[in-house]
Amino acid sequence: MSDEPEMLPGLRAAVADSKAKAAATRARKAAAVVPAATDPVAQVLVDLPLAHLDRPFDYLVPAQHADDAVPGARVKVRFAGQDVDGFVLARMPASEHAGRLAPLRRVVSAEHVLAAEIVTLAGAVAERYAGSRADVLRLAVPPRHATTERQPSVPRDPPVTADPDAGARAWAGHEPAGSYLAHLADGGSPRAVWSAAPGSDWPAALAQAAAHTHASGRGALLVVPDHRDVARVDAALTEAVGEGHHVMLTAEAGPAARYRDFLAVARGHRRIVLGTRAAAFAPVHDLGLVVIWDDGDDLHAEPRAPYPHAREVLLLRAEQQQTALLVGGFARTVEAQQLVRTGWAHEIAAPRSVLREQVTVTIAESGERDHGTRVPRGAYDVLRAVLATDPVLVQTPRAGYAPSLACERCRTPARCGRCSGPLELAGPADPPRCRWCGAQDPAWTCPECGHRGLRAPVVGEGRTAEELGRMFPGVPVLSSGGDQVRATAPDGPGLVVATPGAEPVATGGYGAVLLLDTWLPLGRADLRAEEEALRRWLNAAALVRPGGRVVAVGSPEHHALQALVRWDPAGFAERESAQRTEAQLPPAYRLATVTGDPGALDDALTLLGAPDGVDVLGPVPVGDESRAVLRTPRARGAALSHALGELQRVRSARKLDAVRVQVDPPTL
DNA sequence: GCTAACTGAGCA
DNA sequence: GCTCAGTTAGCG
Repeated sequence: MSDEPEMLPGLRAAVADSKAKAAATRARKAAAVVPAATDPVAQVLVDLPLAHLDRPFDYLVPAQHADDAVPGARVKVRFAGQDVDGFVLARMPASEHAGRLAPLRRVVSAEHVLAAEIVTLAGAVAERYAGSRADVLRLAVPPRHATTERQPSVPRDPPVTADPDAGARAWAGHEPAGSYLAHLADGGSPRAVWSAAPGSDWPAALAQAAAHTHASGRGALLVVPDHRDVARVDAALTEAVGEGHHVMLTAEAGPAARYRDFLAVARGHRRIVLGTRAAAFAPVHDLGLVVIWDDGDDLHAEPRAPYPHAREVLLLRAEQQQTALLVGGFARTVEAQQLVRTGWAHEIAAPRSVLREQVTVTIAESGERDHGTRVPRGAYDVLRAVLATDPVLVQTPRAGYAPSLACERCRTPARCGRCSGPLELAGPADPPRCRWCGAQDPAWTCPECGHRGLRAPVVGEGRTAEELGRMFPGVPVLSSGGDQVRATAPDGPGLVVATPGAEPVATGGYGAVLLLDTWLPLGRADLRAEEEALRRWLNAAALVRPGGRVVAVGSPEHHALQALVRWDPAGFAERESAQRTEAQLPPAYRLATVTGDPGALDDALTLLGAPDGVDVLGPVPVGDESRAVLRTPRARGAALSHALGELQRVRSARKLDAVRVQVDPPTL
C-alpha cells in the first residue's frame, strides 16, 4: 500500500553526504567567528512562545558586532535550528554555560529599544499575571520601522519651568492639590488618588502635573482610556508646556509614526508621554510621575496575553522606579479606594462646599410618564428651562434605534430565524434585522404565540433623539454614539443625545445633564455592574457647567444613584469594597481563571494541587471548554500568581495541552 | 515551537 | 548491522 517511492541507495548516500557537508560548514562557520575583544558574551532574551524558555540564553558576540550588540538592542539568533528574534539584556566577559556558544546571527539594529527598567517591569508584570516576559515585551516594544530609524532624530526637549499659577488654576477646588504639585516640582514622589470635581478641566490638571514634574528635571507618563482623551490632553499639554516636549503613543498612529515617537522617548528626546494602555510601558527617561485617568474604563484592560491592566502596570512601575503616582477620575474604582484605605496613596478631592456649588443632582422617578415618553415631568421642566440658553446632554445606555425587540403580546425576545441572534431596528422605517448576522426578517412572527407585532423594551440613542426632538420642537438635536462619535458639541441651546463614553464635550459645559434608563446598566449580571453604571453617570454628569443640573431618571432606592446624588464616588467604592470582602471577591481577594479543554483543565488543576489558602471553584463548562476560578485572600495573591506561572512553565516543558490563565479577569 | 538525537521494530 | 518511523530532550 505504500506509495512512497523507494529511495535509490546512491541517492540516499548523496543526501547523507550533503547533510554531513552542511554540518561541517556550520562547524567551520562557528569556528571562524572572531569573538569581540571585550565582553564577548551577550545574554539574550529570546522571543519564544514557550513559558519554560522565559530566561536569558548566552550567545557569542562576533567582533564585527562588538559595538552594535548593546544591551537593549534587537538581535536575531539561532535557536533550536531556527532564526528567532531577541533582545540583548547584557554583555558579559564570560558565560556560565558549559557548552559552546552559538554566535549572534544578526544585530537587527543597535538602537536601545529595551531599557533595563522595562525588562524589570516586564518581569514583574509577567510574574503578577502568570505570563511570560516575551508576551509582555510584545506589548511593550513596538515593531521596528527601519526607514523611521534612519531618519534624523527630533531635537531634545529643552527644560520647562512650571507656572504655579497655572497649576493652581487647573487644580482649583481640589485639596491638597497645591502641595501635591509643589512636591512634584520639588523632585518628590507623592502618590495620590484624585476624585475630580464635576466640571473639572481634568486634561489641564493632568498637563499641569506633567509640567511640574518636568520642571524638576524628570519625565512623566500619562495613560488615558481612548484616543479622544489623548486628543484632549494633547491640547492641554501644548497649552501648558508648548510644543516639543511631549509625544503621543497610541495603537492607531500607524507603524511609522508609532515607532518614530517611541524612538523619541527611548532616546530621551521627549520626556512627557501621553497615550493609551500600551504606553504604560514607554521607556521614559528619568521617570518621575505616572498617571492613569479613569482607571475603571475597561479599555485599560489589555485583551492580549497575559491581559495586564494599565493601572496595575503603572502601580508596579511606580513602586519599582520610586515615582510619583496619580490615579484620577470622576469615579473611583474599588482598587483605587484600596490604595487610599491602606495609606499607600493620599486622597485629593474637592470639599463638599465646592461640590455643592458645582452641581445639583436630583432623581426623577420613572413612572410618572406625563409625555408618554421616558422623560418624567420633573426632568422635562429642568430641560425646558435650561434649553432656553444652554446645551443639554442626554445619556442613554444603548446605541442604535431599537437595539432589542420582543413580541408585543407575550414579550418573548425576538430572535433571528437563521442564527438566533437578537433582532433590532436600525431606524424608524427599517425592517427587523439580526444584530449578529445582519439578515433582515420583515415577516417576523412570534414562535411562541404567533403574533406579528413587535415592541422595543430598550430604546436606543437614535430613537431617543427622535423622541426628544418631538418633545422640544425647534431645538436642534445632535446624536453621538455607536460608529458616529462626536468630540465636541456646539454652545448654545441644543440637545445632545449620547451613549456612555461617546459624550461630546461642550466648551462652556452643559447647562444640564439627563441620565435616562438608569435601571438598564444596573440590571446587568456582572460583578462590576453597579460600579460601572455609576462611573458612566459620573463621567456624563461631570460635563455640566459650574452650577449646572443633573437629573437621573430612576429609582431613588438604589445605592449607586444615591452616591451620584451625593457625588460620593469614594463612599460608594468603600461600601462596594466592604460588600465584596463579605462575598470573597476582589479587591480583598485575588481571582484567577484557568480555561481550556476539559481534560487538560482537570489535569492542570491536579498538577496545581491545592496551594495554601486557595479555593478552587468549578470547573464549569464554558462553550466547549471548561473553566475553573481560583480565589485567594489578597495577601496570598502573589503566591497564587507564582503558582500559576510555575504551572504554565511545567506544562509547557512537558508539552501538555495548553490552558489559558487569566489573573484578575475584568469580568466573570 | 523546532530540530536532532535516540529508541526499538522490522528486516537481511 | 542497518534503516526508518516514532518519540523525546533540550534548545546557549
